Amino acid sequence: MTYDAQEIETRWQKEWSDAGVFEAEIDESKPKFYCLEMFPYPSGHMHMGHVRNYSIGDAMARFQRLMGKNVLYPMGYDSFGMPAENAAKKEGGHPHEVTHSNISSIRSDQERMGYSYDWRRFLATSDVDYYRWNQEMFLALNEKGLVERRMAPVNWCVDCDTVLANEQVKNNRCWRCGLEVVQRDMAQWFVRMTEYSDELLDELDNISFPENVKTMQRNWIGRSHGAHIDFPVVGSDSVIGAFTTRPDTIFGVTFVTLSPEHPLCEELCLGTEWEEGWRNLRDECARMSEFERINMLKEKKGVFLGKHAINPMSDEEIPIYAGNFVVSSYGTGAVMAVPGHDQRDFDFAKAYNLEIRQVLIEKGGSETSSPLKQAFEGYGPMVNSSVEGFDGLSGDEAKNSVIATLEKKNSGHGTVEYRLKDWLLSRQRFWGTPIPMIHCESCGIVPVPRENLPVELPLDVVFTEEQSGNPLESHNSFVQTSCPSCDGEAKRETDTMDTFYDSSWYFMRFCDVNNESTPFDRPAVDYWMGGGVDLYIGGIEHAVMHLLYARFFTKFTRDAGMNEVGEPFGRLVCQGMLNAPAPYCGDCNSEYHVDNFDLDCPSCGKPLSSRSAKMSKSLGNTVSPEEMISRFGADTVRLFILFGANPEAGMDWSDSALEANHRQMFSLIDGVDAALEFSDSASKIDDWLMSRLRANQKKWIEVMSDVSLREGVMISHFEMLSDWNWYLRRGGRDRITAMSFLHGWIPMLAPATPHIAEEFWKKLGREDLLAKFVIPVLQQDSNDIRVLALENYIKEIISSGRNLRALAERHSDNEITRIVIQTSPAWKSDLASEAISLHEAGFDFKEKGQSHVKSLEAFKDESTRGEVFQTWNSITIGGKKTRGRIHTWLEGERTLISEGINEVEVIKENSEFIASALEVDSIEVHSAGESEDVGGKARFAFPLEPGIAFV
RNA sequence: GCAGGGGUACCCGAGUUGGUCAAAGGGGCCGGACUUAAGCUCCGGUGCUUAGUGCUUCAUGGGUUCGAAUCCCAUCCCCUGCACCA
Repeated sequence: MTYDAQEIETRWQKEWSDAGVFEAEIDESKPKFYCLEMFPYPSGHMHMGHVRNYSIGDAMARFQRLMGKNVLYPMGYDSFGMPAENAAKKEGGHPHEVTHSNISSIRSDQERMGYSYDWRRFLATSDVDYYRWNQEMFLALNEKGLVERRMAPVNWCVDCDTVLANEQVKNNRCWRCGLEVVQRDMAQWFVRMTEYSDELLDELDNISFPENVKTMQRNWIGRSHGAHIDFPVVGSDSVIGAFTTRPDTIFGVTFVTLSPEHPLCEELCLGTEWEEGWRNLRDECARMSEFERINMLKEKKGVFLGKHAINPMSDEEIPIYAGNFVVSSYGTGAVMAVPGHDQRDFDFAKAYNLEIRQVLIEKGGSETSSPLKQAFEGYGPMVNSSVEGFDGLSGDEAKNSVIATLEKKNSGHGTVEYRLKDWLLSRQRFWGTPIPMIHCESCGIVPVPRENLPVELPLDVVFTEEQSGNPLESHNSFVQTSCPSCDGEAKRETDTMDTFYDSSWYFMRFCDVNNESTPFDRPAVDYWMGGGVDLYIGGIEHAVMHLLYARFFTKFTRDAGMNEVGEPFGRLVCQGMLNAPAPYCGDCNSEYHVDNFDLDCPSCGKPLSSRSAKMSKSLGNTVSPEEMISRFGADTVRLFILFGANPEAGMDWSDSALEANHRQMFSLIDGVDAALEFSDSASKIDDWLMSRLRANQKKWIEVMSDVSLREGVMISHFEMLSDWNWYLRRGGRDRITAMSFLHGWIPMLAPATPHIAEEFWKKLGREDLLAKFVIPVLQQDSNDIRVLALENYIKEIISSGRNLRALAERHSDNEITRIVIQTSPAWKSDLASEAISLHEAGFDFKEKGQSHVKSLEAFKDESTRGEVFQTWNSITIGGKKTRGRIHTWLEGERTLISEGINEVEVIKENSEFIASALEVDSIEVHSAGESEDVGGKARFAFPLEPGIAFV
């Protein structure tokens, strides 16, 4: 058959679509499987990263359908966001048009790949019938007290002209544009995600995310147990609250450090000689760039603020400093400094000549009188406590007893701090969900009543390149409104929502996507989301952003009674990076654009080598999916992607590997074609083929269920083809056998290469669609192990015969025309068989093994004693331990031996095939001792390893 | 610095409850058979050696063991994330 991938693929895509085979409905009679990929931002065309993501998902969706599951496999677009807005400004259009033309382009790319989405469930978050539910749920959040508008120092990105959530700042840079963020004080909308901090953290123990994702989330939430301690300021009513995880070091506090932005700083030093120093420090910290800050980290810098505070435990007066290393946003922005037991405080104390006091000693150690060389940060018994009753306590006991005392004195309490902050939701951008709130002069901030939703984005907005800020602000008919509560003049909120809000619940909308009265009906969500999304595939880059927001949102909707589950995702698979070669300089450790191949390093001038690097526009090492599809077809691209590496592993793009996979397609086609000319001519090898099918199907289902797609494809597209070719070589030509084999095999080709599989299916004469087919799971036959082992025995004889033939030719002057095979002597087979049954019965060979065989004739004969041991079990020969053969036999081989296989008969039955495979005219076969030993080769014979001599 | 994951032959990659491991499978490369031809199929080679063996190998160095890619300890290197978080 000629292989016209374009024709075959588009034809079947149309048939599938016409038949609606991928449309899923609730069906309580079937187990469900919700297969989901992180939906894309529609930026023009599909790139290879998408192809990998969706090829994995589609293979799993198709596999689960074959296994009889009711599969929900939807696709949508995360279509709000800045790129569309920027494109609109550049081209003078409206983001709505830009977005929709991008969506249709990427959708047609996806369709061309043959992904089996239920397109009726299509959604785009920028469509009003999606984002109106964002608004409705925002009102619900508000009613639950989870929305808050407050002034806060926020991360501002000048380039994007908007604020960013903490999760969206990476290395002090905007996650999207890479520009450094600056701090601004602004009134902003927050979602109080921190209400769920504990559950978000604790539930990580019960969900099956990859370990690195869990770790990232744990670090991000950053729960620390400790104490809040109040340090009253001497001569003032003010109190400095400090958070510490180490209340057991309270007696070592020798000063207090505030962050330079701390509101008390000004109050403490205003109008004093210390004020100027503090202002300088604060300004310096505020304008520090990231680069400077990293350098500054090494140097602890601070100023005295002119006042003292009182340690509530010891009543000591200690100086108050402002220090550059204290972070204003964590804890209270104030630190009780314990230089003896905290390295940063130690460095600071050294720099400013402050007292360093040791109040803990190492367990079992003795009190040191000499000055500490560095802080001791471990745990140990308290010493030098200025109050009775603490010395000698250590660890949790010490902490608890300090906390108890503080609580009694009303000077502090045990508490928990989190690194996690509330979710800063508002954005000063146009292309997002309008926050449904109204500002009224007299009533304050009033939510838009539900019946007035949606608050729609106006379409009559003109975007120009010079424009800065949010065009909603100047859109009068949008802004001007009336107050829902007093009916007076009021203004709409012009901030829009972070787009991560859109993606925090889309997986629930997919369950009931066309619902026009609520975000989703509970029965639909409870059916599809039961146990969470069964398989969620996407990039690791969302480990703390999207995946954390979505988990929070699901907990909120659960508590609002909208759904049952509290964790949205069951199995999460983070696909690995897609790499391609890029020019690389080892000396400079940097990668360059592909234009630099064969050139010298632009920075050091040495010749560039090549190494594999993440596909990216900046390196220019991307590969266009469209080009690959048009050259090789979607099936080849899918096969390459799935076979190139397991989903989680990184994978290197390789043109030659892609071509090899294309050749594999031809091999498959040729293999299937061969079967169609068969007639009814049964032979022994038929049984073997069917046994292989059963064994392969079992293994395949096992690995595919575990998302080990590489292994799955290895079986379905490589091993089974090899089996098929072996069947043909062995003279298999039976139509009935071939038909049952192909009926078992072809469906297994469908997850990775669905189009060619469907084409094969039709060639079999099937009139139903393979896409609708459910695989009958085959029962293993009790004979399978024996049948497979016997064939393997023949393969082994041929394979060792081949190896030996080459050697024999070197040593023989005559032309080789025949071989003599001598099987193992009967006593070895008997002994082996006995050893196997004893081994299975748990016989202790080390203890009693030797005495057991000593009565054997072969043991008494010096020349065969070694062979006794080899056949028997592990034993010492010549001072060197060897293993008995029993340990190297597989299950099938042990079966053959215990059942007393007649090797001579088996070889005779197959002598013609063996002879042709080994290119000799004839084969003689004897059991050892039956005739003269040709060249003494029989002594190499063991059960299942006959001696072979070429003559 | 902290945390998580890694380092297996030319490359990718399996193997990690110790013995079935000179180490699956694939790719590449070299050579051969079949074929008008290839896109097929088949065979050989791809650490050194060899009538069926022996030697040296799984980042490095030690250790446990009759026996280690696999277990333990230390070291080096790579990736990812967080980072003065009190």
